[in-house]
Amino acid sequence: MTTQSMDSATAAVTGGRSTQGQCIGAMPKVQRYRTTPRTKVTMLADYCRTCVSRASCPVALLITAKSELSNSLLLHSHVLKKEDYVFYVGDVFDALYVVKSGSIKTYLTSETGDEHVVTFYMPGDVLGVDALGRNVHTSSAVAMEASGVCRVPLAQLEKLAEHSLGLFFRLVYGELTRDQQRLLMLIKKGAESRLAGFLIGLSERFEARGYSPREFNLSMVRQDIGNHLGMSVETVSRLFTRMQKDGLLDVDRRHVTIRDLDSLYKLAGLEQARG
Amino acid sequence: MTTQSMDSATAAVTGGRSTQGQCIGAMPKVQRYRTTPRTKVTMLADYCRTCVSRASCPVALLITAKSELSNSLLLHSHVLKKEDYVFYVGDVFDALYVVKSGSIKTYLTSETGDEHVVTFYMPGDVLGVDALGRNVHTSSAVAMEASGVCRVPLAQLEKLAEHSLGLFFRLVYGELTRDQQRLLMLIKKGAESRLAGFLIGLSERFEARGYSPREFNLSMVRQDIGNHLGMSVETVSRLFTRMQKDGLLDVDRRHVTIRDLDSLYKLAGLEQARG
DNA sequence: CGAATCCTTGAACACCTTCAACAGGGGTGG
DNA sequence: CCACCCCTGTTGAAGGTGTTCAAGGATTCG
Repeated sequence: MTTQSMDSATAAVTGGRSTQGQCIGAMPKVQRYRTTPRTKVTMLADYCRTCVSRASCPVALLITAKSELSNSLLLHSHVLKKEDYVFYVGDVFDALYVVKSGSIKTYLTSETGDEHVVTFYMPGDVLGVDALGRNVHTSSAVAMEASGVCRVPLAQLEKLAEHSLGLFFRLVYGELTRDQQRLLMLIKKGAESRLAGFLIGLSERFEARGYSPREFNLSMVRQDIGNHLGMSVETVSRLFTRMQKDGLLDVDRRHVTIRDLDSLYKLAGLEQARG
Repeated sequence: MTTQSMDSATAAVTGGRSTQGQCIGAMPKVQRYRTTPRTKVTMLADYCRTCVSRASCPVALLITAKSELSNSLLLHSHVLKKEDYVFYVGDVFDALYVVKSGSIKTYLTSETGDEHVVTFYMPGDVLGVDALGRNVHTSSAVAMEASGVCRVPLAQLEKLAEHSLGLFFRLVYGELTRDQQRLLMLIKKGAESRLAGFLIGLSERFEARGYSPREFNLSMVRQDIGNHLGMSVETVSRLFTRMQKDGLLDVDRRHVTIRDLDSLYKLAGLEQARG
């Protein structure tokens, strides 16, 4: 198992159909920034414990650990087409979502209208944490490819909270730490280090999910990478070319093969966790 | 009341003495990045409800609202000299701290040793939230001037959590949102917009605390501003000069007088909240 | 096959950094 | 009290990094 993308898992939950640009969450309550059509997507009854990404999903782990939860909690899967929205900024918060397959990105929309890609979510990641403190989402979440998510409604969430308050703190804390680390990186490092750090982050997340840390497919376009890392598409492209020249990695469109992980870590100014 | 700094409030809690470079928190458990001497600082028994910054302190507000809490919770004030630490990165988490007077900064230390100033805390702000999800602090907190903080130990914290879980989410969420907003700003805007945004942020926070939003003293040096905003000291200095030339504000060392708040908002690419 | 999107590459330019020098203030010690 | 020193802040000049503008190639999809 060397080459793979998260796409492979998608087939497992595909079964319902949905049309382009749909949204799972509640209907809009405040100003919209996007005008993608929104309707309810097909729902697929499913227990969380059948989740393919269970091993790296904190919610699934908690449910599995507590037998009283695993029998009482009925969660539903949703099938998303590319470009479908999970929620929009301003939506009332009524559920968290666990990514089961595919990949989701969230972005902020500033007052001046420009967007910033905040996070890329992989299977096992929990989506919607941004709204925990208030009751509206502060970011929008959209599928970058055909994806599946598992909806954890507010009511079920409260059931979970009774059993493990720490879960929520870990979730929110995880986002907080990640943001702060990225902030540090964006401020202190040059573009090449930032891209190297980004690739390493992906690599480690793939590895944590049982995939190869050295060969994977990017689920996002150059535009999103640049936006996320605060650089232009052209710079992303040039850096990939330079890194390839330097023998750090091979890039063919979305397909990345890391040749020299050590140097990549060094370039990012990070320490390698592995022995 | 036009000109003031947070210093004025400091006198209210000064009464104990402490020597340079002390730290309130627990003794170090992991690697230290700083070698400032650490001993317990003088403690000043005090009820939170006597806090000068109570109006803008979520903890104080909660305690005041719940009569059963206001009688059972005994919190202690700590007096910090300039450069005293509240906690170090790696310290075990055993309390949150509410800033009562003065000003505190927190910074991250990266693997390569360089530091990044994450947040400047004013009276009423809650410190130490970074450790809520784990049990160690991920940042260090140091007083930028003589300051007073109110310690809220873990045990008391749990008492508070029973009454209002939302409090914690608001706290953590606040940090999350602020970080994300700053991230967006750092990535999308140029240096001048970033500095303008920073000043507006300060202005709004001063105003929320009953001080003039147009005239205040910076509690941090240029170095810290630059570090926080991801630019060099020289750039900060040059931008202040330029803004002064453009009639946006007057700067005399730490003293800032905003002349044209509207233009400053425009420069930052923000919308003015006021009518 | 054409259209649209994505990606790459080149050249000029803008922004910010770095290096260097200096001015002013505040604190300390003689 | 004054001289000194260190820290903070300012300003100038040169240089680098990344952006913008422009054009062309590659891939996908209807």
